[in-house]
Amino acid sequence: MSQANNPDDKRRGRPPSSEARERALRAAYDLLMRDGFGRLTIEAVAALSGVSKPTIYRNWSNAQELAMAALVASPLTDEPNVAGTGHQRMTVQLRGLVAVFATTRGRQVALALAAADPESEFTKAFRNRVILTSREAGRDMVTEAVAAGEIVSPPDMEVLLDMVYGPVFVRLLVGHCRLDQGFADAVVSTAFLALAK
Amino acid sequence: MSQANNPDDKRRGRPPSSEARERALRAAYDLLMRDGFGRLTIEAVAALSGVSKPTIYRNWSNAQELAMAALVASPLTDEPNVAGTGHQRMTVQLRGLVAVFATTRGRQVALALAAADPESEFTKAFRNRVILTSREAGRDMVTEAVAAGEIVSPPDMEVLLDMVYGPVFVRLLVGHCRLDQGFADAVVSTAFLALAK
DNA sequence: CACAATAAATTACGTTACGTATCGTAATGA
DNA sequence: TCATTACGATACGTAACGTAATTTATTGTG
Repeated sequence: MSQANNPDDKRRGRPPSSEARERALRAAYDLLMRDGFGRLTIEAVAALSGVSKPTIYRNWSNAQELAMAALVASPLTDEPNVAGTGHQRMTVQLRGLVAVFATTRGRQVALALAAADPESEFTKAFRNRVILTSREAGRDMVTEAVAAGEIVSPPDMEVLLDMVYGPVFVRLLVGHCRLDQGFADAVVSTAFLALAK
Repeated sequence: MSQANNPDDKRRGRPPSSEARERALRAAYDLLMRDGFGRLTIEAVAALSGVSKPTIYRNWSNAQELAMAALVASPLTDEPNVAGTGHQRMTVQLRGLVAVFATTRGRQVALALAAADPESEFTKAFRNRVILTSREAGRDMVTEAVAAGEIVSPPDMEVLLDMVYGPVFVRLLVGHCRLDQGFADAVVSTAFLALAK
């Protein structure tokens, strides 16, 4: 185990092994996909990755943080910037979001987000990365659609965004209704109904 | 420890003690309010209530079930049936819901719902009791408002309901924005905008 | 009034995972 | 070479899990 990590790091001793971190993240990710968020343990990650427990604890303070780190290691969505009206573009986006959250990974992301301490710095970073990315893209779409004269400005932008993205999260966690493409279409249609001129 | 439980129960031996159940539920509830859902342990409930672990396990198969049982022991909301337009009535309802979820208990309910296995029978019962009560009331309000000619019929009722009640849940869990009365007003206003004639 | 049946309390047990401490080894800069 | 830092291995004490064994309490039945 070795490797240069950050070449322009002038500190004294043995540098932290980025390889150890990556192996732990990979093992955590695999275990998350296999057993789910609730059963992810540091010991299992250590056993599977070959990274020692103390090293894992040096990098993440608990299993939740490790899980979140593993889940954001690769971007969750692509946020394709297609052309079209605001309505069309947001439909494409929400369909993509629904597709992602229909996967095992999406489900684990939602669970991690729901279970984590909302005040923790790690959770905030995770939230920004996972949720607010789509949310900000959605905000831009609405703003542009308003500028293009397609719709009127929403009475409360934050609330509107919650009304669009919140239901995805809720259906996933609560599981009372199906989460499919038709759902995505209906959400966006209803939202744009509210903003019709 | 004793008491008649179900007087018309003709089984042979010593009857299950409803008092033991109630003491356990009470202790679980108190611990939930004090320490939160994530830290509720069977051992702590046993210690606090004086009910033995085996007895607790006879009544609930794990801490999550016990937590859910403790949280639904008393009704979460009152669902006041006030007069007024659909818009007004739904605003009152959602304000009430926001107020409830702003309490410690409401927060723990949301956490329990998010963390529980969505397929478990216990979770389904909990969900029906907690979420679907408000949801059904909301459905009735919309239906009545349509009948009264206040609004048009929503393109997808289930989606509309998720767009109204989902954001409450999400703001509570994700914590990215405030959850207050103005929020409730804005959600209902936006929803009714979508249904304006 | 025994007696069978059921449930509760008590106690103990084996297991898992936690998070940390210690120690020897490996890798880097001074 | 030496100080420094991170790593792996190991071990530890703690917490909580869920279950089993035993005794005691409370009921209906013969």
